[in-house]
Amino acid sequence: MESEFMAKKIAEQVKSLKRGTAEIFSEQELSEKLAEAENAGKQLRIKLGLDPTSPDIHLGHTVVLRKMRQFQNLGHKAVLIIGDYTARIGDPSGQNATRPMLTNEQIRENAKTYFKQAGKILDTAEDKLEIRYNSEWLEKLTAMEIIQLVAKKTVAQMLQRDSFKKRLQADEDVYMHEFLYPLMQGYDSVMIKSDVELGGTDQTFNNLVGRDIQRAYGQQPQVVITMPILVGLDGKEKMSKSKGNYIGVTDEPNDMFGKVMSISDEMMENYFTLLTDLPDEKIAELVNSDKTHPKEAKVLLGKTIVAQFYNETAAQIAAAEFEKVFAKKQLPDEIPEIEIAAEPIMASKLLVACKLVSSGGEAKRMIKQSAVSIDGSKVNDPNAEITPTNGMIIQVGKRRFAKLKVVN
RNA sequence: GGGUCGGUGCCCGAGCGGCUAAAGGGGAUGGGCUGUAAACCCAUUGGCGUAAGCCUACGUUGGUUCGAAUCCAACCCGGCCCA
Repeated sequence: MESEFMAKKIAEQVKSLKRGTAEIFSEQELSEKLAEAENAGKQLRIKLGLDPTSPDIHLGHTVVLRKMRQFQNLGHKAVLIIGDYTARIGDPSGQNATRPMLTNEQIRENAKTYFKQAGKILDTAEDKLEIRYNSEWLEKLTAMEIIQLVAKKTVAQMLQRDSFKKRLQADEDVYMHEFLYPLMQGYDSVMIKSDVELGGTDQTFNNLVGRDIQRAYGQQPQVVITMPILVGLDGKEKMSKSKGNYIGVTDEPNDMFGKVMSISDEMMENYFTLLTDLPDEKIAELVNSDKTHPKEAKVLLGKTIVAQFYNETAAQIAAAEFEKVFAKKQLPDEIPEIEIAAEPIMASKLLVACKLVSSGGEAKRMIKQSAVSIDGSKVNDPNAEITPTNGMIIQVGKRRFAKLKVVN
């Protein structure tokens, strides 16, 4: 009777952990590990490797972090590994390599920022979170030990990796040391006795190598769970800071909400699945335009996401503000105030002074395209003399505002 | 090491002595339509200047020319072929 109850419980856990994942290697092993932990009253150790070169996290990173949180909620332990040592090698998955070398302080600094932001998603309780730097063990390896590690895999096995294969076929360089990267990550798994490793689908190869390495060192191989890569705001490329198509976890609520509203309808399902906890059936209803108006669904998506990083109230306010400014075309509640002298000033220069545009040329262009209004009326002459008054509102396009404050 | 082709604006890519701030496309931005969706249409897309105009820009540095992204030399970087 009791074991039947257990089986059911584990099946439920697997089902919920499976939600949103790309692949699990393997589901069978996962349920075994879960059952074992349950029986022994032990925590599973869930590994996540971090790249300490970019501390700011965006919603793309949160996909994996959210999965980690799920494990924590089931009582397991998140083990975050800062790849401070591996970062010095250079990551081969970064297509065009050349990552900057970081000093130890920079790495610690970045890690600090990272944890502060990741803490919005992870449970930071001491028994649920462990943080390790991989230099702790990698630094100590002797040449002999490294050779022994490298000897665990064959060249053919390493060439399974897509990015290696493609680059070789394209006659591009593949450096010897790049082979070391997955092996060392695998060694990390051995050192922390990882039970499960999480990662994006771009890490599949590396994480699977971890399984082989663990076996080679006499450990039970970790389960590898990969999460889909979140598409960026442009709907094409993966979300990344450098491409500017991201929503940062530290973005202001209004910004965050607005960015969500700008995604295309087709992307909603993906975002709902990967960024919220709504059940699949509910999501299916939301993205069915016969049942729910797409805008309504998107508003819900925006609110849900904002509420995750701030709170329900902030989400409501952001949504209301959005309606006000974009749907009803009224002024936002908060407009940055710019101090300016009382003398008359040419319209184009005024825009530059308010930092609404980046150059005089752009200012003139905007004015000619009738994108500019002052106190609600369009300005069409870039050379028009404007006499600043207190509280004068300057607007460029739909979303750039400034309020003047006259000073002498 | 030898040969050969190439490095142009945010990206791709044309230009190959003056008419070139540099075709075309992508992207981005603004306007229209709308739900800050998609699709579509129009426009803009180096800086300064009210303007005339000036300055900066075609890998780097020099040179030839009244005049160079365009010709020459050296150098740096990348592709391909041979060794």
